[in-house]
Amino acid sequence: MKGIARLASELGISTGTVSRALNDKPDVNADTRARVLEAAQRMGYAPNASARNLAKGVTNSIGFMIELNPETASNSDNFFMGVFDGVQSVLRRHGLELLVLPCPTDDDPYLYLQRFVARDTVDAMIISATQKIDRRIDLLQARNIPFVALGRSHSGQGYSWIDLDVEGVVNQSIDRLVALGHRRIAATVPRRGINFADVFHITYRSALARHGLPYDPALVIDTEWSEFGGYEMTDRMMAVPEPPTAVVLIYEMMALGLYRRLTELGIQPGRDLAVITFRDEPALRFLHPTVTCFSMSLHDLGVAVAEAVLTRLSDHRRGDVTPAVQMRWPMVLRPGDSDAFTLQRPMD
Amino acid sequence: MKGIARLASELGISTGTVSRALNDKPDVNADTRARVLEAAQRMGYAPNASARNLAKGVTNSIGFMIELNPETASNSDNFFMGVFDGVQSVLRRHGLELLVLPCPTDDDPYLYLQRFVARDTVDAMIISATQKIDRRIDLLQARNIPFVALGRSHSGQGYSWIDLDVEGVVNQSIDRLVALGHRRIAATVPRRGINFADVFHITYRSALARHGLPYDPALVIDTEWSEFGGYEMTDRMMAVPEPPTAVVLIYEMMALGLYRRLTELGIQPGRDLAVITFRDEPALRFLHPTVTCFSMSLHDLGVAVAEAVLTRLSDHRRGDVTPAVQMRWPMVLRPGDSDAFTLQRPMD
DNA sequence: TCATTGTCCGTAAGCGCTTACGAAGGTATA
DNA sequence: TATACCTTCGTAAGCGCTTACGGACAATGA
Repeated sequence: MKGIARLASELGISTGTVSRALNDKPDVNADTRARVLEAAQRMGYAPNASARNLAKGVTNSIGFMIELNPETASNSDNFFMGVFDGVQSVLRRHGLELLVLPCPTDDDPYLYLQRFVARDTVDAMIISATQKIDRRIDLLQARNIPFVALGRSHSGQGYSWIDLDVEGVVNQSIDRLVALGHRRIAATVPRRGINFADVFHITYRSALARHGLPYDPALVIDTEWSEFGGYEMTDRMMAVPEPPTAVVLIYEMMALGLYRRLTELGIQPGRDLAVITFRDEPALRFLHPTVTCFSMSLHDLGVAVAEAVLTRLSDHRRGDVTPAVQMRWPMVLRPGDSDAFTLQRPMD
Repeated sequence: MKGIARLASELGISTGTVSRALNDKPDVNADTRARVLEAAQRMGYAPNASARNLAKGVTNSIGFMIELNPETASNSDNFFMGVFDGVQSVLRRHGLELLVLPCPTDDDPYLYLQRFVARDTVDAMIISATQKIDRRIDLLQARNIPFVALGRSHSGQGYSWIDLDVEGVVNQSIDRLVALGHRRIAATVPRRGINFADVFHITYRSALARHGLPYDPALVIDTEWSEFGGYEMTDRMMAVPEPPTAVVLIYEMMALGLYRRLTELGIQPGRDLAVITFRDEPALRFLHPTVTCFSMSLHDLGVAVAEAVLTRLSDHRRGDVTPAVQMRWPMVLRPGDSDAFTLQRPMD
């Protein structure tokens, strides 16, 4: 005999009563409940998850799908660790478990996700690294699974998403650089289906237009989403007939490689080329000169995502619908020295 | 009607047959099987995970517990992303799912783990960030759950573990530095219960002794496991009466902060102070001078861990026991320039 | 033709838990 | 004392799936 039945026989009561005691149901004597709890504690009992899920029709867990493939993942890795912590802090208060589902590099994200939702492994999902066309969103909507996307997509509509405020960051970056006198501003825009990169590009273009600056495709650099990408792109970028005096990096760690190559070329970042990166990262605070970037609280972002998914979940259970959460997560400018020196240098 | 029953009635056969067809059991007509598979595909059917788990007594998933708390986590985050990928690549071939369980910063790892194992959420576990005294190991052994630890511990015995070859790395580092003429070699050893740091310290001490060098507690620097830690420690380290000419960093990203502060102090890394870090990291390849460190294949490490846990699991199911896997994962020296300049500088 | 062997499939009993439903007993009300 | 109501608990029917077990039928051998 095992599980709840063992507890029941130990105490000489029925399994139903044990279950009710364990689940804080009202119709159980306070004394009995205490005895059950004590015995459960003593015997190291915990309800079998599968049995409970099957009986209740819920799993009490929500999945968070991430990409292992650096080609499609659009964030450096400890980005998620921070977010997980925020997510957990709210899920825990609701007795929900967080299951992180890492999609392997050589697996199709759509099929990977399908395995979990079709089998009812989770009650709701959080997906990340959204593509411009992302069938996962169609899948989740078709199956009527509550979810929230960490990122936007052209697929589906009316779903909840929270995305970094790409527009805000790019606009602020360009405004700032233009105010410093820059007119030749490069930007890194890796092609790929990542929606994030698309918005980045569009905003870059419109920001230039807003300032009456021409859009020069030669200043739009396509490179790998890594430190090496930053290194590799440098020569190409500086070889443009009329080279840029500033660059906005979509992926922060590119700054490492960029700095390195600039130094090798005798170009000093900050003085000869202004550098702004999209996101903050501890490493960038220790480069010389420190990098101007944008930061945010990963924990708070996680909290917001968790709250959004909880809303979707309870809506789903109650059967009614509140409007989807659709927000751009604000990021605040964190000035470094990588674009400060240029202030003192008259631009022509 | 839902699930398998819906399929069965659609096809006019019994649920038992459907189940057998879906599970590749031998006693089902090839034609029937094909019809079932077709219908399942067409109707988007996938077996309910809870029901299946309950009936079979297995979950077909293994958990990988990681620490979100940077105080106890002994690796940078993208370390795990690489490992996950390796783990998945072997688990998938066995039809097993990987569930990553991130222990929140403010949660007790022991209790967190207990929730999952007591409820039979997973068939086996991989734990990481092992402490010198780690009750999780006692828990898993007491409950007879197959597991492998990514790291060693003083708790328990006879269990499977794979740990980075700390001894090898430290010994090679010291040997190399001594060969370059260094006699004052500092090391970072954050206190805390992390077993990793302990082994690091012990090996450092014995390596010095092997070379007949005195152990000077003033050269054992206690600092935070971060870029900032590297920055913050620098002044203290260089203020020692007879300052070190080399330092071995237990956490690679400390190099960023260290470089920065050294530069501010007018000390040139590589020429005035040799630097070696424990592990590899893309960022370090782009510092100037590039950092000498040790590297390995994270993917292969993941594969090894997965194979070890599979062995434990099948042993557990067959009821017999093969010897535990207990290995130190080899890391290979990746020479940079951070300790090369010193070669050309006569040491006294 | 009868017995034997195989193939294929339906039946039903679980897996461990939850949860209506109703029964038993106690308490309050009149 | 009879009635109504409340508290507490046992009973049993599921949740969706797996899997012994055995039955029906066809194929085979004598």
